[in-house]
Amino acid sequence: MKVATYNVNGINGRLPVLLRWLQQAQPDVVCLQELKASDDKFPRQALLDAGYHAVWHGQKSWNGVAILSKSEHIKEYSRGLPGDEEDTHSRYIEATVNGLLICCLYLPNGNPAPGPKFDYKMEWFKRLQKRAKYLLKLELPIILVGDFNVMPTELDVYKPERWVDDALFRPEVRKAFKNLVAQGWTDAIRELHPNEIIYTFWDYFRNAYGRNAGLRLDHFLLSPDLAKRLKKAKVDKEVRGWEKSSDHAPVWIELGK
DNA sequence: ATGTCCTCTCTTAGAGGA
Repeated sequence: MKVATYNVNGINGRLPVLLRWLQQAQPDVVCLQELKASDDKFPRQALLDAGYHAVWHGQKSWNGVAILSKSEHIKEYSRGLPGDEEDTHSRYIEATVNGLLICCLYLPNGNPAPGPKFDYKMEWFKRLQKRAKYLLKLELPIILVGDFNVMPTELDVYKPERWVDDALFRPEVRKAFKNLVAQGWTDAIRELHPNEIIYTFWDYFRNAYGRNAGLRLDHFLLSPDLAKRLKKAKVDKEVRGWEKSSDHAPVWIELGK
């Protein structure tokens, strides 16, 4: 089973790129972030025509997450991250697909830091930790997947010294990610490629992709039983080089039986 | 400071976000 994540940076502006990649990569499940579209603007029919059923949690202009599935047996489990009634951002959705619980997330960017946006990021992280801890107790096969807006270690960022004060790399953010993983999750990419430089995002600025000045922001966290089924993990890096591409590349893992 | 690209609107330029 192939499970992918892709921050599309505007699903309608990016639809040709998304469809081309889906056709080529044929993932079974795909988590999307940054739809930048309200629920009624979600391209449901185009994705159905491409062979994908979907659940989505949209929002006008910003954020928005979705889970696509080749199997029609996709069922929304919950939407919105619990713990803050006031939180209006669409950043979290869960669905079951053939017995697997997929949790698709778009963690806040948090810049500029310090400031209210950074505080929101850290609060969101706390709520995610709480939700993740609860989910682990269910003893289901679970994937927490998406754009975490965190580079977990220095290996995950080109020129780490330039990023130490950034909301994506500040020590407290890395610590929050580490604490989350320590609950019992497995960072799929690092499990299979512990020492390799792997990026999933390249800024639009300054030819970042051409210089491979990237960041690793998109992660798969696997529950313990699922970690045993992990076979392969890869970034479809070439997609970032396509015309009208997102600033992220699609990332995927292969799970065995 | 800058660079780029997306979306939306008090829209064809500028603002906000990343």
